[in-house]
Amino acid sequence: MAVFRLGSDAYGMTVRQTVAEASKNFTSIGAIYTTLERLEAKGFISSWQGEATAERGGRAKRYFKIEGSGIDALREKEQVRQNILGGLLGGVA
Amino acid sequence: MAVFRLGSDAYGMTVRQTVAEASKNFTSIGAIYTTLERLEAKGFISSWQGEATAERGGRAKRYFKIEGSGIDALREKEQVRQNILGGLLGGVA
DNA sequence: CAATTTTTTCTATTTTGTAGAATTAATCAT
DNA sequence: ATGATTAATTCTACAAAATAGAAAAAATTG
Repeated sequence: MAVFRLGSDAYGMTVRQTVAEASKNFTSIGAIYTTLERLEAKGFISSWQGEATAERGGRAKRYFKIEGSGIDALREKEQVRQNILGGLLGGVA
Repeated sequence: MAVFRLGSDAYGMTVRQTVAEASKNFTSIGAIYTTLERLEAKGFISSWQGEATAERGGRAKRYFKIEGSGIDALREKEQVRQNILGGLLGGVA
């Protein structure tokens, strides 16, 4: 979800930040990367090396982007939720 | 989700059916029960033995019901999704 | 080139997911 | 009342995913 949301600025650290902000739940950096790797292995996302020109030093970024099948998977997941819960949980808050 | 949705008719077999219909995904009966047991161990759901009076023979049912913390967990999960995706996926289909 | 910084990799463990055979407990028919 | 049938749950074992945190890598800066 975070890779999708982040668009062209998705890489390990921003994904971690997005997840942390959205979930109030500490997530280790290792957890983020292994998940990204598994999603890539399944073809849901893809990655490539960013250029080395960073502003302040530090290793080059590895960018991620969601693939069509990844979007399909998100849609399907949402569909299942909708099928079971519908509006039962209360669409408000 | 299925236990919540099924209300007073939630037990192993109906949960399985609900999941199967909602997800077009085969799920073994063993998978259903171990999941129910783990959710109960966490206090998200609770269970009790149904009366023995079935209509057609067969073992008595073990009913499940969602607890407050289970509903909270569902809400929180939905909140995370909303925080990250919002309407990005397209609320239509 | 050493210090610093940003980011990714690696390794190991716990938790979840999954399947399917076996078992249990009930009713029905003879 | 007992064997057949039925509906449901338990049990056992393995595969996959989640998680953490230390280590390593690769870049810039003084």
